[in-house]
Amino acid sequence: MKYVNVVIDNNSDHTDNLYTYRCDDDKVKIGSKVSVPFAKGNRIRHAYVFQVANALPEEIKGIKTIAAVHPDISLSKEAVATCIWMKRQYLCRYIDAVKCFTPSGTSSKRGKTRTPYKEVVGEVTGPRVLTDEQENAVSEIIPFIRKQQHQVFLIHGVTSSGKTEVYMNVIEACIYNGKTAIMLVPEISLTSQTIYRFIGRFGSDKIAVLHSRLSPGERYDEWMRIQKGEVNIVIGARSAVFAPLSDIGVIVIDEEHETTYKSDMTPKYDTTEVAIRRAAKHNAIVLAGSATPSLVSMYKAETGEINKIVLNERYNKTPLPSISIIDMREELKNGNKSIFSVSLYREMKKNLEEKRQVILFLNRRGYSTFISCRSCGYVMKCKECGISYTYHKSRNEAVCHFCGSREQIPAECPVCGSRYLKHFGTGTEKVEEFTREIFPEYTVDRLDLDTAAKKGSIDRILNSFRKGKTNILIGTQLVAKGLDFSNVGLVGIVSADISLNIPDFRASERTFQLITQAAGRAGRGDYAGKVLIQSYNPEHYSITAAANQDQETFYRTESAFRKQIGYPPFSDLFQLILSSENEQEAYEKSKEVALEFIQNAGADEGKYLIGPQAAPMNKIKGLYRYQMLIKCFPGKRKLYSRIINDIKKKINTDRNAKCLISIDINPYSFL
DNA sequence: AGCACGCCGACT
DNA sequence: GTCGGCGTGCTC
Repeated sequence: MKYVNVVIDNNSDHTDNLYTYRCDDDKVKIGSKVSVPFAKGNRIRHAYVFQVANALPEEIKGIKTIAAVHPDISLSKEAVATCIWMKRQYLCRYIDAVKCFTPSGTSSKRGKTRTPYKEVVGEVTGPRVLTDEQENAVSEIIPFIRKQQHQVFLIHGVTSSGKTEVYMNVIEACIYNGKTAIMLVPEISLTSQTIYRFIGRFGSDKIAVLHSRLSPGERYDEWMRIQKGEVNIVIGARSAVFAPLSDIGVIVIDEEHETTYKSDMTPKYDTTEVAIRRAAKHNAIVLAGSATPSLVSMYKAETGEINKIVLNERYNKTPLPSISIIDMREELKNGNKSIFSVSLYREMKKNLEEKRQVILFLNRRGYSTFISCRSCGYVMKCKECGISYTYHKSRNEAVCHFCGSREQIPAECPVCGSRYLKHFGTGTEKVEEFTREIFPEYTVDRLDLDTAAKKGSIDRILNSFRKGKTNILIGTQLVAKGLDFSNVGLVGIVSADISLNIPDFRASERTFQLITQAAGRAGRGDYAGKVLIQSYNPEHYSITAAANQDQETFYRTESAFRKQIGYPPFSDLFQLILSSENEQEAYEKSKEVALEFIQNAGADEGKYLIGPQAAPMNKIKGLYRYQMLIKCFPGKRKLYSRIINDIKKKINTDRNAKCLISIDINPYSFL
């Protein structure tokens, strides 16, 4: 007779405990999926075994027996250990972590395997000859694979330095040594390009794909292929870090700095942290690559916690583009109120005439950023979220970029009745319209979330640009993401200020990264290319450092700033959001939480608590939100986690309060 | 969460 | 009398 502790698949904080059952099935082991009778009605529920014992330390009254063991799905011992770690690390429930490791779909009734990419034929290139730099990088990493010694490497390589080639060589070495690999990309839209290259190199039968946009069926089948050991490479977006591979040799995180690696849904995990945790358990390597690494990774490399490898040469020795900043305040003074500065217009004209392509980058979709009454100052806002609507001209609607709700635009101001309801500010749609007006003889295309919504349209837009059919491509950060174009003479950053003005301590970091990445699209053939940055804050260090291509100065300045205010990487930031239909309740409850934290952590810790205050996005889907931030300095994590977890459990299991608390540790968005 | 138990109001 | 309202307690 055995006894097992299980996690019940029940979506509640009340039942987020281990429950003990009797079991006489010998097949049961840590990680097994089982069915158990639960609660009063003894309804059968799914559960996952976290512990197995031959005897009980003390008697438990009313102990029940496991109803069934499911042999097809089980977690590895390492997965179970990682779930326990995730609960501690992200203050989620056990079951939230378990769900990351298990497929939601079921096996196909018709018995045929659903593959999401069967029609993909790989680009057959074979191994390229490595540059000396790439060769050195690979040979620095491979000994640790042979020794099976866990190490983390940050590959800091300029755009177009051939990081992917390094990844592929390391992965090849892993497979040669009988190990497996996970290749993570920041965005689902980029998986197809990676799959294409990897299938060409490694063949399709040993590769699986995992990301959240697969159908549950596809996901299930891919998951099964991986668990059965039929594949040795898994490619995917952040959720692929949970791939049920055994014998992991390397986990690659491409474009490591991308914010998509932080989950914004429960559990709010950080992909790089999970990757390092899993890799350590597998004695595996982590490769985190970027042209603009996150400050967190740069700091870890500096303190020696992780290794850093630098790639300075661009493949084919393409010269870096020349970058200049345009002070838009001067343009305004000189009477130019248009979107384009005089120099941007001139450069566009020159490049187009010389048959080179132009990319215009603006990190904001839609036509206008807000709709306002010129007579009384009324601004149209989303009724659910309270943020101003963006005007979308193509559908003549006001769209909320947070919750997606839409509204017709009234002919008259709902407050004062005047007919002067106008829209202001600039989005990609307006840039597109204006560009078509002043360059009617050239083809213009736009790539943003709106034009990319239809399946396959990203590939269509990018292909037509790559083939040279499009002369000018306007886009949001979608165009700045690691795409290779060879004939781009000019990259215009229409407004560098947008990312700078968001309420986030990472605003400078993101601005620097966006400009550097966008600039990296220019000059990829033999032509150096030019980058023009338009800004109303031309002296800001994130903009000047990006323009001077001076990463060193940027990281030093930003690091000093973060240290001074005690933000990551010098602390962990706990974000607590209390939401309720009743604004008063959300506010009072958050005051209570603040008080309770200080009571438990010690009065001295009060200075590390900011708020509570109305959250920047103070109303979402009808819920009022109050937030507080707690800076957690080294050595305090355990204490803070325990206190905040207790608070969370108390609030979220209180039926009388219609108030919920959500916790995000080191959040990537403060909206 | 989800379900049973339990104690008060208005119904054939 | 009893059907059903939802407050309360508990889940190995």
